[in-house]
Amino acid sequence: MLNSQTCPCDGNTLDRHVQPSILIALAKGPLHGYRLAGQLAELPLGDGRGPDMAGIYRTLQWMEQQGFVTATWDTETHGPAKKTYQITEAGRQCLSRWVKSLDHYRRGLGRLLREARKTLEAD
Amino acid sequence: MLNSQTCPCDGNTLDRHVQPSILIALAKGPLHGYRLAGQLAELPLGDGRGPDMAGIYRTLQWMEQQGFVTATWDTETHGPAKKTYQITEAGRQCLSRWVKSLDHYRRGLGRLLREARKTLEAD
DNA sequence: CTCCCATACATGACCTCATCATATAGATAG
DNA sequence: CTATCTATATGATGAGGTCATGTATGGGAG
Repeated sequence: MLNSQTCPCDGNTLDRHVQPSILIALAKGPLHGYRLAGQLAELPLGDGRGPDMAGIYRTLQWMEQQGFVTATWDTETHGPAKKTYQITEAGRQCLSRWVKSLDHYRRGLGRLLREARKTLEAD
Repeated sequence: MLNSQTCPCDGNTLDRHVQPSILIALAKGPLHGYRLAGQLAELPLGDGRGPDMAGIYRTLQWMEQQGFVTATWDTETHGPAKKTYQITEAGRQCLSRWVKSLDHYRRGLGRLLREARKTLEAD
């Protein structure tokens, strides 16, 4: 927001919520990072573009540390080595906390929007 | 997310959207920063606590630069000097763009949440 | 009278989340 | 041979936000 010509009101700085998105994708089945990126692009958030690879890989590493996912190297299948991630029980619990938090947040956003529309109409 | 014991899934890192909140508050009438902070605490987002003063003052300065608000010093009324902000037409337009962006974002969140609940229930 | 506290504005340091740029390397098509 | 897709990874940077601290006014308690 410091030097920007573009105002954040255009929505391009709104969070993509990489972490919960990854957890959702992994809750459906094991995946490696690159494929996961493809899945995330099709998820509702992120306007078809999906979060950056850098963020995905770093988040996966962090989630592995936290015990939310486990990783195994797949050198069998053709192509470069793939690191396949699988969600754990702790990961599922984390996801269900995310659902609570995001739902609460979304309700707040809804109330904020009603407030905004009300004040905008009153002119 | 680097060293944290607390997982962001608890929701304490979700944006408070300082900028649109300020615009909403100012759309109702002129205010100075300190009073504004009080208003923001009562707005839906921010779980009663409201955004930090530092963020508010800096955002106000930035919005003045952008022409979304105008400021006048009030040294008449008792107490320390107050900088009173008033929303401009450009500010109202910015707010209405925020409404569009946030609404879009909120819909995305809704779809994401449905997706998450579906995958969580399917176990 | 002095000290504390509420009011009021402001800035430096820092954290989190995300993206951009770049590096590596295996496999495959032209 | 080289361009491209697949696949993982890291350094630099930016945006948005909080914490800590510094300034100053003015009223009330002791």
